Amino acid sequence: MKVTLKKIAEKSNVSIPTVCRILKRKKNIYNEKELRVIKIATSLGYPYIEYYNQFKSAQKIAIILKLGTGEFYSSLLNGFIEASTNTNYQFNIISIVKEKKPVQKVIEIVNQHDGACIFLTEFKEKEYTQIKKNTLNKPIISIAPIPNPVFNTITFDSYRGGFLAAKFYFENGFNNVGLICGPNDNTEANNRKNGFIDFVNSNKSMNLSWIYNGDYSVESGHAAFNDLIENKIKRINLFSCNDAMAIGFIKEASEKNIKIPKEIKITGYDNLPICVNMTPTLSSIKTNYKKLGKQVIFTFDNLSNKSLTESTLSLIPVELISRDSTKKL
Amino acid sequence: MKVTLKKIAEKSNVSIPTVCRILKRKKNIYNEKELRVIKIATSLGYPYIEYYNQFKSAQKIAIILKLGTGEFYSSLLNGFIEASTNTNYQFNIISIVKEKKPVQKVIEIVNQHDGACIFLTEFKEKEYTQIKKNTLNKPIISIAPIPNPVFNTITFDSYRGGFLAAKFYFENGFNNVGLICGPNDNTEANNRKNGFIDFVNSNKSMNLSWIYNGDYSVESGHAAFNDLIENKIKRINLFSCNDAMAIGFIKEASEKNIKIPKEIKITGYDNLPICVNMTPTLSSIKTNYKKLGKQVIFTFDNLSNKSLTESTLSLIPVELISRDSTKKL
DNA sequence: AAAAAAATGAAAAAAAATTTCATTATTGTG
DNA sequence: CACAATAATGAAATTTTTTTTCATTTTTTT
Repeated sequence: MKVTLKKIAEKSNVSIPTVCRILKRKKNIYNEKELRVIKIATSLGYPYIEYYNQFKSAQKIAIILKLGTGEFYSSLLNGFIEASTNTNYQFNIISIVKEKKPVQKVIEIVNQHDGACIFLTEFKEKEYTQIKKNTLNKPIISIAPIPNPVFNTITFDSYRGGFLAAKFYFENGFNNVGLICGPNDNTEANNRKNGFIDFVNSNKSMNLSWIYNGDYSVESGHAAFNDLIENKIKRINLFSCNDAMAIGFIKEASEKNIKIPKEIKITGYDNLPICVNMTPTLSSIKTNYKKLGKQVIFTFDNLSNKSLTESTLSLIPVELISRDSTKKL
Repeated sequence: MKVTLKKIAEKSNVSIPTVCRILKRKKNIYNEKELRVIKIATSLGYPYIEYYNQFKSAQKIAIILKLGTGEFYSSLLNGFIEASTNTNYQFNIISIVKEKKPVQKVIEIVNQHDGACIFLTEFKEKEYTQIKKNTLNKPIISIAPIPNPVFNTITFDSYRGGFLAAKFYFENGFNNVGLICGPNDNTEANNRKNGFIDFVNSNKSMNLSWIYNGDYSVESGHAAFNDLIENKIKRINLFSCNDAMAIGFIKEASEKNIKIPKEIKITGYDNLPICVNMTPTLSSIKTNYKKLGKQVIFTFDNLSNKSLTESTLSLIPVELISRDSTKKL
């Protein structure tokens, strides 16, 4: 049922014209009666209330992801928030976990914002297409890569990250290498892996002697170490597809008294703040989330100006930060 | 200027009755023309569009905080998100940093949500009062303690946390203790400190021989260690008011070859996931954020049912998780 | 206490939304 | 392909809602 001035007037014990005047007049200071009427109008859901216009400002963009524990999420979100300061955009972070109808939920969220930035690695072309169809013309950017992007996608050049890790080992003469992969249905994790493998395969002097299929968790880092030991592999230079697995690996190695970087070298991926607070400090591929956020904002600006129909894929460069865990001894 | 059906009709090249019918009829499937009209109506800001009603569901609660890097924020937010699954609440996380008018911004955010949960340690009574005045009757909960709460406040029993840390040292005969404090304008950090100090002072056998004023950062953990060494203090049992400072302390100690827990024992606060992945594993005060989130949701339920005017203070219990960093050798 | 200013609500006017109904377009059926 | 049935459309009429006018009451100022 539509909310009318009549209903508000009845509830607030003033006449309709008075309600009308209170709701449509812009003022700096509202007295008690005015606030009471505004309150009633708000609670009933009346849409034309000038009072709230004084608050309307920034473009509200939803960042939709599946939040977890660990530094990764803080770093990601913090980069975005930093990128949004002093811009006309306000990021609202919304996590969807264990949602029965995640696609429906995303559609709902997008429709309640001015745009959205989606980071849901389990979504594929089908889900994105459904979202596109049901969200009218809201600007949407994905920051999780999929093989055939439906939306503009801005993500890190993961392939280059893996490539750089392998290149570093090659240039330092660490030719016997190994790999701890992430979840194999995760496009980004696969890109990291492929960059590493492709570099190794293109250099005859290098030798990929061990691969472990992890799942990005610290625990799979423990398991990776134990698998390595079971296979009696001693001197190897590893690329872990994220920092969490590298942290798990190092923890387990330190307990079993295997020296890093003396016996095993390892490079992580994400360059989490903890990298510099570990012993040894962890070499890692640095992904600058503020840069990513800035690019996202830049793209939003362009999307709202023109209506681009093609979904481009932008890759933000990454860099290798070399620390003690890959030190030449 | 108010948006009318007439304007929408003009823009979309159909008659007013057609626009009326498209916007007010609830349907499961919308054809292309209908979506075009809805799109135009949306972009103009017309308020009565049935299409969007299919998406309206959960209560939207803003979690307003000052996001930073580090595991603490992921753990906090993740606990809240977990607590909200399968409830009628959807948490939108909004970070305000470097905002010129933070109070005004908070008011704006609160007015665009169905309620808010504020975690801004720099806000005091004055700021909260201003927010209360300008946000009509939206339910608001604070999760940052201040001496004289304006809103319902739900927070961890920080005093008890510090108390438990001291009690643990006492019960294990570790009577020479020291303290690394957090920012001294932060009520929660002060509570942690006071709990520790009060227990120590009430036990004649205990001796508080060193206090360092940190600021919750990893770097101040480094500085704390160096201060301890400068003061030539050797065997001491420390309580760090958060994990980050303890992590910094341990990193510095490991570089300077001071053995933990042999020479120095240390307890952190927050029980971040990294605690179990460090060497040595870090003893810490566990704060269960899911529990906190559940209590917040419970309070929202009560706030919307009755209109409580008093602002109660609920303290969620904490517990000490003892690990290698305080092991008896 | 009187004058000026502001606020109020009944009634009128204007504007906007909705329904009616005749016409047109589309779909289904033999 | 013709023809009936159904659905969609917009002009006009009707209803509903909002806004303005204006006389009266209340509040503020002097």
